[in-house]
Amino acid sequence: MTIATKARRDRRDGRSHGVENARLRILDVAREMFVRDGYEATTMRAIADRIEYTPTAIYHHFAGKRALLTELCTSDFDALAAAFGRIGSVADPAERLERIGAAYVNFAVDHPMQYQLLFMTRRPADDGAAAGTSTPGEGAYAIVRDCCAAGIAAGVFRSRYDDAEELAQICWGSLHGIVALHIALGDNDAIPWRDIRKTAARLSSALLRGLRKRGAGR
Amino acid sequence: MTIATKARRDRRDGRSHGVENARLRILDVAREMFVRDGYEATTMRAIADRIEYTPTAIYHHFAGKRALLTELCTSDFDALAAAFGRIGSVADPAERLERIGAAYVNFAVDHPMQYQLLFMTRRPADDGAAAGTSTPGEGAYAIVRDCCAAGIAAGVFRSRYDDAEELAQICWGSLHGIVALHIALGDNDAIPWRDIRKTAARLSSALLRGLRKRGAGR
DNA sequence: CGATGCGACCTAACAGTGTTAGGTATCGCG
DNA sequence: CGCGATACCTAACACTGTTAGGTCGCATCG
Repeated sequence: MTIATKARRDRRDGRSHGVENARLRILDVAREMFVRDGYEATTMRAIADRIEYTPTAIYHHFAGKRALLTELCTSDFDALAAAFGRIGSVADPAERLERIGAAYVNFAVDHPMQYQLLFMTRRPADDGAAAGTSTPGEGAYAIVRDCCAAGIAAGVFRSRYDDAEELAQICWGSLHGIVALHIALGDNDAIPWRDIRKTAARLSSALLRGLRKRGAGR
Repeated sequence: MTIATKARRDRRDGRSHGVENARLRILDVAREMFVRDGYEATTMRAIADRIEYTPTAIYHHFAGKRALLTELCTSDFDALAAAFGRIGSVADPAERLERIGAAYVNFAVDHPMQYQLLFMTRRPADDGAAAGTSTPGEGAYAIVRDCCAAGIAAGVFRSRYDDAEELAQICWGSLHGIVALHIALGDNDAIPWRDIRKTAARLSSALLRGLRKRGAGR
């Protein structure tokens, strides 16, 4: 009896993790391994082994390895949009900015692969498929910029910070740096990394204190 | 006549780019291809083709592909260290921090390829071979951290910012984000990028104002 | 001068990668 | 019962980094 038939019988006998959700099991395993070992380091064969399939079985459910990643990205990206939506309306634009930043960092920590794909890889000129579609990150940028503009209009920032674009790039960039460093160099044990969420929160707080008009805010 | 002997004769006849600098030519080509196509995407065979060698010739000069990357990183890092050394000594640690930041951003702008190689590519985990050797960037991090520690000791920061590591990661991370975004997404025309040096300077200034004790500093 | 050693480079091959072509068993349905 | 579709398999492709072992040319030394 081959390994294949053994696995098949095992699955029929109830050892399978589900009935017809091989697709989902592939995705689950792929996500875990992508995040833990990195995209390049995880092999199709390793994914297949974990679910007791042969590598080619994956190709019956997905176009290829890259398709696994993009499927995971698009599906998980909804989490960022949802998190931004959950912020609701906070009166003070600066405080709203701080909450948006926290949600942004949470997304990056929970979905590092997706974050890397969205914001850390030089976009390789989309294969002409859908050139008009904007990357998900642009929507996030617009939200931050509008929030900055609202803050400028409300007069909560020092007068020298009157450019919403520049302000948005300062806020976005500073938080991006914290999470990007963790994702790129987090394995480097020579640097005693602090908790990323806490570090990001303290950065946000300090930065906003420096941006605010003296005496403004809580 | 085999391809090998042809290439060898060509080199002997003066078509070579140097006499005994095969090592350097390998490094030059590798750096260019790593930066342009990414580390994983460039193959040893492609590097070898560009210098008209066979892939195995590279292994006579370097231990392997990874050794190419680390050698490039350490050599390029000297430029950053030199820039830091040129800062000299400024009395106020916070202001020194600001100047270090400016030098850091200048390095990133002037050497975007090297910057990407050093800080934006997820480095394969060191396999204990030479665990004692520091990876590039650690030296720069140490400089920033020591400067933060000096600032804490001098009492220029708010009392809640008493962790030099955390402070260093805040300062480094925020500036890294600005330049990393430009390098990764600078081509995205949907975002009206502001001048990177100016944006970074204003971020530094705002952040340090938020970190400083009230009334401290200029 | 001839032998020797050695460094630089080569050919051939290894195990492992993503992926594809084509075969086989199983299931639902007529 | 037959039959198509589905789900999965085996075998193989072209590619990757890397290694073992051979070849060539040159400097050195007896």
